[in-house]
Amino acid sequence: MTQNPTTLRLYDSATREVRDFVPLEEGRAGVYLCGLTVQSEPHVGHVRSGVNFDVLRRWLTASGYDVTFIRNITDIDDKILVKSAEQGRPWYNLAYCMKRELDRAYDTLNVLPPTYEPAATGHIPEMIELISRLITRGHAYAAGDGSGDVYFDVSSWSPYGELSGQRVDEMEAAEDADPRGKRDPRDFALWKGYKKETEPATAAWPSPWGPGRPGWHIECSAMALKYLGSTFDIHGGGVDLRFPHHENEQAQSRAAGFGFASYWLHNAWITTAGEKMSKSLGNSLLIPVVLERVRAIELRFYMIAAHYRSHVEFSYEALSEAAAGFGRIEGFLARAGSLVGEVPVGSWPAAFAAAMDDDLGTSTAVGVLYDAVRDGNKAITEGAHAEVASIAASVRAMLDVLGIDPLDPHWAAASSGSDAKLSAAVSSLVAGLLEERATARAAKDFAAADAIRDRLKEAGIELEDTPQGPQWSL
RNA sequence: GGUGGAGUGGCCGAGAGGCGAGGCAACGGACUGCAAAUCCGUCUACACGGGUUCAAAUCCCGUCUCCACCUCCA
Repeated sequence: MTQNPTTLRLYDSATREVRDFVPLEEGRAGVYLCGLTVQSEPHVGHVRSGVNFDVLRRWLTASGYDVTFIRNITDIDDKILVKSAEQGRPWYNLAYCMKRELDRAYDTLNVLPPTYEPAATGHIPEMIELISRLITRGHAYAAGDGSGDVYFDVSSWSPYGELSGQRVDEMEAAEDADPRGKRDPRDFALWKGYKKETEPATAAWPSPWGPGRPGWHIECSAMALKYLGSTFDIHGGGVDLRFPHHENEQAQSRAAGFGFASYWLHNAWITTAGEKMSKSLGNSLLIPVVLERVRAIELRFYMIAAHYRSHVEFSYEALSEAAAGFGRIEGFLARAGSLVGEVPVGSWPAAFAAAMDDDLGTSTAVGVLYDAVRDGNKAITEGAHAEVASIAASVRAMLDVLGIDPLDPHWAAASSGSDAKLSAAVSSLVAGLLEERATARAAKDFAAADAIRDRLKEAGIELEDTPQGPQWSL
């Protein structure tokens, strides 16, 4: 409890404690996030880390850091090869198509593009160099069985297990796993020799150990080191990656003589029916399917309302509640806008910064946001224009950091855009009906007035009578 | 077996020794022709059993339940 309350504190999975964030270089932050293996369409669970780390990135930027944010794409692996073979298309075709789906999902959810988005297949030389370095240093060996595989020698690296808290001798060895050319079952593949009977020739690259392809773990090490340097600030990913993926990444990177990541951040899962999504049917939770039920901004709000380290049990009920809650915020901004005109992005309150600095306490931050909305709504009823303008600007600042400002061009474009003609037509029709209703109300013919309101409601248009006259929304 | 985490009001979800986070829903009130929206109020919760303390949802011991990882799953 002696931490400086004005600086960012993050929970570091490696040390299992909340620590002050001290960047290697003043004013700069390097972040590497393990992206996805592009082997299937993304579901809600897949994009959580993208959204969570997008918030980290935005908060670092908002706090004045010059952020280099790397999120990789694993575009070659066993599953991609198996699935593409089943589907009768080249592996790179599947990978590319799924990568585009993923891009679309990220963009839909307003996840900013990373500074660089390296693909594994574009960095084979860097991986080969790293593997060679490990062999030279005595931490890796080419298998003696002629397979062309190269393995990391876990026994040669005594800190192995330090990241995940695993004790090497307590680990449960995979029962029926094929040890292949491993000296120890815990050794992991750095390079996988080409299997010409089962794999396409396009999935093999030349190397000093014969044709083959990289192992999963070495990809991230090579790309992180290339774009962020031998030592960098933050490495992130889902909790499942902590072991073995991140443990292995750290082991091989440090065994190669690099400092690697200073902080390890892991986001928790979104599950369905108590199960991880990849195990369950999953199809119902693909991003486009979910977006038939709620808007993307509401889905993002739902993911942000829970802390990134809290496990979330996905349900449409909870999602609708979140959407309803978000409507309150949007309603305030809309009313504030019609009262005081265009609202700029202002500055966030200290309580918001304190919440965000405390290991990205987005839940608490959302609480601060709602406090502001309530005060803002009060100011609206009191007609306190200056106060409304100031609170609305502050609300926008908070929403902006969270990536859910409905007035941001990103979201505004999604809701209006090409439908401009249509909405102009609708608005003229509604205006006509509102005029009729106003006449009826003036004549105290409330039955007729209510009939018009009901008809509009059936058409999906909600009416609100405000001191400034009736307002309608879809 | 090992490692990490969780159990909070009708629901979602923060907090982590002492001033009732917040949201959704419900109910009451104000406002409204009636609504809607908004504001005010009500609903005083922390898996269970012990313990420490002036004070425990929060710390300690024990129990139960659940989840993740130890298989190239975010």
